[in-house]
Amino acid sequence: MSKHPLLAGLNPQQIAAITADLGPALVLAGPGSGKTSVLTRRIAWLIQEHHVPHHRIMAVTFTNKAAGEMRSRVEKLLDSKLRGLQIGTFHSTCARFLRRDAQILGYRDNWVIYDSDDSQRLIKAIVADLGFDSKENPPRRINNRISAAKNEMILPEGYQALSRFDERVARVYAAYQHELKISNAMDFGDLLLNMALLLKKSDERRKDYQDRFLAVLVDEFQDTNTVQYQLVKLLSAPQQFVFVVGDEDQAIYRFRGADYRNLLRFRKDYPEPAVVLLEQNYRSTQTILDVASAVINNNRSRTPKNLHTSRGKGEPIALHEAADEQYEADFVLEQVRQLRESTDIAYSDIAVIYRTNAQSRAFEEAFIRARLPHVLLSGFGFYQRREIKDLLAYLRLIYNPDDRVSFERVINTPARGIGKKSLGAFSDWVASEDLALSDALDKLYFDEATPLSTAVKGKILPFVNLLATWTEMAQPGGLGDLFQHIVSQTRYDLHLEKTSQHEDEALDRAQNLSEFYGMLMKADDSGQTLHDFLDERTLYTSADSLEEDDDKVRLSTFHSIKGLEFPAVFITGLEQDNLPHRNAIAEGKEGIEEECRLFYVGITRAEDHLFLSYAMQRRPFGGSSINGTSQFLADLPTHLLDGSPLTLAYLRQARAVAAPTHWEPRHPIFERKPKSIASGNQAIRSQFATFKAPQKPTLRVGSRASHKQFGGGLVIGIDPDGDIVSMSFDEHQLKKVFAEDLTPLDG
DNA sequence: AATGCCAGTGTTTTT
DNA sequence: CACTGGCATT
Repeated sequence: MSKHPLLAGLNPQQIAAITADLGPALVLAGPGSGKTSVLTRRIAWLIQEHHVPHHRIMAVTFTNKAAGEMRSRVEKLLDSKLRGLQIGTFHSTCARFLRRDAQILGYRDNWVIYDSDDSQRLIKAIVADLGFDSKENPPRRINNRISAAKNEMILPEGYQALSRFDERVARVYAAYQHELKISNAMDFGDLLLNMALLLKKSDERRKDYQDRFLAVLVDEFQDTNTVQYQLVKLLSAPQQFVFVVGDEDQAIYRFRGADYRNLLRFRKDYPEPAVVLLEQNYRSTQTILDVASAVINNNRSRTPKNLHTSRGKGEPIALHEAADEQYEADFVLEQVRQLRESTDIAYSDIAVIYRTNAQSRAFEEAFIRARLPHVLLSGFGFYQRREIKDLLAYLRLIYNPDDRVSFERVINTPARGIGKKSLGAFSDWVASEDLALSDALDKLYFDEATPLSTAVKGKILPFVNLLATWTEMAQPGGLGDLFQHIVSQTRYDLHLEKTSQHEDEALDRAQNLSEFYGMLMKADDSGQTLHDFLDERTLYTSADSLEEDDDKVRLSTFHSIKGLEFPAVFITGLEQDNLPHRNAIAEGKEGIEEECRLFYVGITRAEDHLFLSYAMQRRPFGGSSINGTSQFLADLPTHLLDGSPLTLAYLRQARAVAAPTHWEPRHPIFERKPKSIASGNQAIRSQFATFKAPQKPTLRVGSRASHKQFGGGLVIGIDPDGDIVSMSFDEHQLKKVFAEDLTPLDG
């Protein structure tokens, strides 16, 4: 059967995965093990061999870019266009489904998506409306709580408040959802949550989706959170032809509620899944792999793996100590030059990876000075700029006149003499009658009786009239024109000049606007409507649209580099408190283990050349800080490193001195028997048959229990199986945890 | 209502 | 250092 063209050149494990029977399948794929090939060929296999129509397949990837790539690879394999094949991120997929079905949940068709900035603004306004002090109740923190709750599928009604702060969060959460609904808007969390609610609420719709999608495939399964896991479960029932790929060692989205133990839950929730382990690495040299293994082996919460490569030893890993971040940038610059001279590596073959977005600055400045082409894969994008957000708010308000956040953003930008007082009077009236914004504006427009003073009316009415004319002229293909009208009728150009500090700044911002205009024209050319444009800009990041052949060095965080590979990789900022980040250290072992995985993800991006660097001194704001080297450096085998003798001697010593890490061993996902991997699906399946179900303690809702890591808390919910328990912790957020990690407390 | 100045504060990571 | 928010002035 290995003669089948779809299986050509693949190893037995990969073939086992691709040809697994229809039914649940779990692929544990180490880095560089060809999992993208497996996923694309699995889709092609389903279509060709199992005759699953392509429009009845749904695949979920981590970025929109990966989705696009996957689609084109499958199309190439089958040599046909597959328009109905549903591939996208969880968010874009849900957005797409909800575009059709959101009315069932009470939204009007022109609902919009709020990004995190929009959510934060709304929360801030609500905190003020409720009379809470914004210092004691930072909107950002509340926002985090609310999105954590949404990830755990906890609705405002179910939000258990045990502390005073939580009580306020609960009230803000309820008001926030109300405002979102009235504004006809969903935030990122709502996209997932609403989709799950829809599937639970409407038997008819659930059946529709379940009937349509015979097969569901999920990439990066270790980074799914509760609501995503539930979505997969709901969509893949009842036939359960669900194929998931993941690697617990690459789980890096804990902060978003992701739990790599979903890999474990999968094994319990789906009957007898096929299990395949991909350990053969096709990407990196043995040296790079050895370093990666040395790093990740320090994590206890994992299944040991035996990554191996048929590639040669390769060159040693370069380790560089820089005096500060500028010298570090210079080091990277110099090495890039040398690589370009001595190898045929292109700029786009090189990645520079760092922990925090702020670190990109030193590199950007150095690259600009040296005129080296480079591009940022992550960071504060174009759309975050004030002038762009302003214009977007105008467009969004035209599309959805109920959008409170956009309205409040532009009602007095440029200044129209509508300050706190006037807006306050208006908002109070709207709130007191619980009006939708568009209804309130209509009442003004048609001069109906309102309790507003003539002064306030007189100020707002001209804006309402403008809005009405724009709404009338908004039509397909007219986005560019619309933009021009808005700018000229609001005199936004004058506003830019007035609010800029220097001429340079005004010029810069004007340039941004014309760039934005260009994008709208482009949208017009490709036939996009206002809603296409708005959806796309919220759900797509700049990295998604980056062309493969754009010959520029990639600058990126560890998170955004995931899934990619490069002949040459620089991992920078290897200082304690940076990697691991200080906040992660404060979270304890789980936090540090996740940082370790970040490092691992970074290392395993490299094919041939790997450079590690740290800076003795870094200047976060005005001051300066002296940092120690990252604790992870002590895990590196020094004989694989190439660095100054002094540095290496220091590391050797650090390694000898380092206290053995007695981290609590958690249950590995599968107990491995110490024999070598047999080939073929059946053999592997039996190999993992030793999996033991952990013991469940007896818990009941309302009782108290103590968690290994999070401490004491109140049991607020238990899954039907009794495996998963919702806990409201005294010292932590609401979380869902595994029952076996809890000890019941009496009283 | 708009502007301007000062103090304080903060930075993980992303859809 | 930058950016925000609060406060005083115009």
